[in-house]
Order: sequence, then C-alpha cells, then structure tokens
Amino acid sequence: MPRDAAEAVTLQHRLRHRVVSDAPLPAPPRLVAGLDVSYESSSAGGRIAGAVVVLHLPDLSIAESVTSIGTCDFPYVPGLLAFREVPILLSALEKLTVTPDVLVCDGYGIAHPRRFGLACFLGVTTGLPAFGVAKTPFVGTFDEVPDERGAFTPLVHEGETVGRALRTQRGVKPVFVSPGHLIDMDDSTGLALRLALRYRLPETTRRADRLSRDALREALSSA
DNA sequence: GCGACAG
DNA sequence: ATCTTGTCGC
Repeated sequence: MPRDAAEAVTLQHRLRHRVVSDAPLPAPPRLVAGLDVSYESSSAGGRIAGAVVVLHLPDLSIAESVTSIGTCDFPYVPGLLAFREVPILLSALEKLTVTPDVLVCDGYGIAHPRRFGLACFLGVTTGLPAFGVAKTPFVGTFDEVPDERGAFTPLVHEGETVGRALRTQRGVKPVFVSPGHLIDMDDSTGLALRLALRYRLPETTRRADRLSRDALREALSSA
C-alpha cells in the first residue's frame, strides 16, 4: 500500500487499465457479499472494523459473516477512500470459507475522478466481480429520477456514463450505482434493486454496516 | 483562482 | 465516517 497521496494516485492510474466494467456477470449470482468499514475516529490513527456479510440469493439468508479489526493508517481524501478501507476489508475477506459471486461495495466503482473507486480496487485485487452503491453524489451529474422504484437516470462524468442514480424505493432519495469490475451497468443495477426490496440501501450494505459497527464497539470495550 | 468532495 | 434532539409516519 502507498504511504502518501501521490503514490496512491499513481497506483490508481497504473491499475485502472485492468478494470473490466462492461461485461455481464458470467452466471446468475448465488452468493452476494456486502462490505463495510466502521471507524473509531474520523481521522487516521484510530481503530477500525471491517465486515463482510455473504447472503444467499434470492432469499437473502445469511451464508457467512466475518469481521476484522485494525488501525486506520491513511487519512480521508476524496478519491482515495480505497486506501483507507481496502486493507481491512481484504483481511476480512481472507477469513471467508465461501467465495462470493459478487461484492457489493459501500462507495463508487468507475464513477470516480480516475475511474478507479473502491469497488474497482476490490474487484481487481480479488479477481471477483464487484460494484458500488453509494449514498451521496461524488462525481458527475444526473437528471432527476422519477419517483418510482426501479427508475434511474444516467450518471455522467466528463461525457461518459459512469453509473446510475437509482430509486430503490418510492419517496426516498436515489442511491448511486456504478460497476467496479467484471460486471456491467445493467447487472449492477439489477442486483442493487434485488437487494433493496424493503429499504433504500441494499440488504448487504445494511447488514455489513451493522456488523462492522458492532465489531468495533466490541473491540473498543473488551480490550 | 474558487468551491466541491464516496466514507 | 462520527457526533447528536426532536419529529413525522406506518
């Protein structure tokens, strides 16, 4: 891992060419993994907890869940989020005894200043299909999304469609979906929708968020 | 040059 | 991400 921002940007530029973001999934996914990270402090130096929850499709029952505790050694810089979260998430992924068919990341894929967001990084690193579902806008612009579940408008950045603003529930703000690696726009959108049957965010993200939060609380209190 | 800026 | 009160709605 890079030690500073300059090295990180260089690494992103070197790896971005390995990204495949226009291919459909090789087969219908059976196991989908949600990943998330919780922080003790907003800045670097504090403890962090990474969590991965694998769900069965289509029933969304839990297949396996793992966590990993560590320290945050990279500051938050827009565009460099992956360098904060990838290490802890990889250590958690190593504990899995099952191999997910796709990773659902908390953040962006190719909808990124250098087309290499967190989902691209995790996908290229693990060799697994990965896409991102973000809660707030980052790069690009989009037209208002019709207030209907499943409706979406393209997220455009520098003339390219890099993702979609997707309404997962009527009456709630849209989420932002973008392919990361070995998956395309349609499969990413379809999966996000299948995972967000009741709430705004995919069930994978919600479960991983809770698990990482619980794991961090536990780590901070016991030791 | 001035803001905006995933989590 | 995280820190937090009250409030609207099913």
